[in-house]
Amino acid sequence: MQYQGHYKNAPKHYLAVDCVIFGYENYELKLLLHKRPIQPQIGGWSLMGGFCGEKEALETAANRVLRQSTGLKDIYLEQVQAFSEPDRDPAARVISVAFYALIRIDKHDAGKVDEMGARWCSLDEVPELIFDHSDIVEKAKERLQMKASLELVGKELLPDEFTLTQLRRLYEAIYQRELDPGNFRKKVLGLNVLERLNTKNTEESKKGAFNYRFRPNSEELNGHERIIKI
Amino acid sequence: MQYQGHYKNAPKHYLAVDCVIFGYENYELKLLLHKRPIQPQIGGWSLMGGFCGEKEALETAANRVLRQSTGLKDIYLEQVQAFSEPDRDPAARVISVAFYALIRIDKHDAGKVDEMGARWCSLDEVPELIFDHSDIVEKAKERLQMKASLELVGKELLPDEFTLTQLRRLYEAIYQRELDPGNFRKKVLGLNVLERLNTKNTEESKKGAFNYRFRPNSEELNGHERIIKI
DNA sequence: CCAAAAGTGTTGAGAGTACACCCATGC
DNA sequence: GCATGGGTGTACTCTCAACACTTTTGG
Repeated sequence: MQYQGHYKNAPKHYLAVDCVIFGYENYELKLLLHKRPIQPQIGGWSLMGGFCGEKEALETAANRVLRQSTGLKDIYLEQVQAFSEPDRDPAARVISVAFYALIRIDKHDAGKVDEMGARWCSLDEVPELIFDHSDIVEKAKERLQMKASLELVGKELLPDEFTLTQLRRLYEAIYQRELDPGNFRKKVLGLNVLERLNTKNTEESKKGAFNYRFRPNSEELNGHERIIKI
Repeated sequence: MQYQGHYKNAPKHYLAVDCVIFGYENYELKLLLHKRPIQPQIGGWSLMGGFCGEKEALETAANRVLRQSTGLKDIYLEQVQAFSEPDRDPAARVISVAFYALIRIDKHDAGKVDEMGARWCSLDEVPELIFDHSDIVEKAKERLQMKASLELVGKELLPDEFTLTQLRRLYEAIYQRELDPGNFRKKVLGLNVLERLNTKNTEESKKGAFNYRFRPNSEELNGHERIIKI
């Protein structure tokens, strides 16, 4: 710390992370929200968040928040951006760095969620959120759409085995529009990252649909192929 | 500030902005760098940066840094992301939020640049940078490529009037590969955001090429059309 | 049998690519 | 004349979107 003197006139700031936690259930994309337990705006719907520790990377802080609220480790996390309007939090000047996370709802710890007073909300009916959290959700959604258009998402949101219809419904939830079943199937299989299993899922159709899984060591897509035109 | 008590146990952090300033000159994309005037790593090549003020939005801080180093106001700026590895700056724990800026080199204040000990470096031959600034440049470049593929950039980097060849060369510099002149021309004109002027530029060819400019109030592209497949 | 999802095939429109080709002009 | 960039046209390929059609099976 021998040089810190050069910085000592610089102001210091509260620094928080806010996590937009996406999950997929019942053909819907959902968001994990909770009622803010502290002032200001106590009781208002809020993203999961927390302060960044003294010597903690923001990514680490976001992972900590996720573990606390879902019990999960090793979650897929991506930084969205920093939100720094001076008055975004009326109580104090807090800069927040937003992340989005993709969660398998079937795997998460429902107990932890209850304990935090949290709830999964359908993305179509997100309640009014505190501060600028609605803006944060909007940006996170854009980023997720961008990611899903550049590579096949699903590993993080679906069970290990899934049908192509389930995958298509996930994409329909992400883009909030319908996709042609036949064309989606051809496009996705052409990417060569899925592997058909010999088992069938008969829960969602009479005929039964083959299960697929992500090929274990597929070297992902070549470059920047688009899955879905957006 | 009546609620600030809830936050008082949270640590406070130094918060900086670092600007990746892109300019275009002599068929090359360039970066404005300077020799760091303070310890640590005094004299090392560095991005333009500064601390975020007490009540200042990060975007405002970045604009301030830009004005100080180029004399320009109202610059195109986009946030890249926050960099927060605890040891990224060996002197103190500083979180940095990176921005990239697009500058018209012909318009900027060369005097200010000199005064700051700054230099325009070709993007192909960026020297070794301090801290994690090379990572920051890499991310900024990706973001610029993404932006340029989604909408026609140039307003921010080229003179008011320019030829299609100049625009193509800019894109070649951004993507670091050659583009077919005929195809580029057709694609770009099809976007309907350029307006042909009656003047010609004869400096770069014997025949002379028509000047174009961005149509004053064109409502940009429809959705997410791709200019260049990347 | 019927409805509904699974899965395959066909077709046409449009975009991207790789060129060939003429034009204008400074040297 | 010829090299160079400006500018246009063409032809092939590929992808995407729309939709027809067959399969399977529970009710």
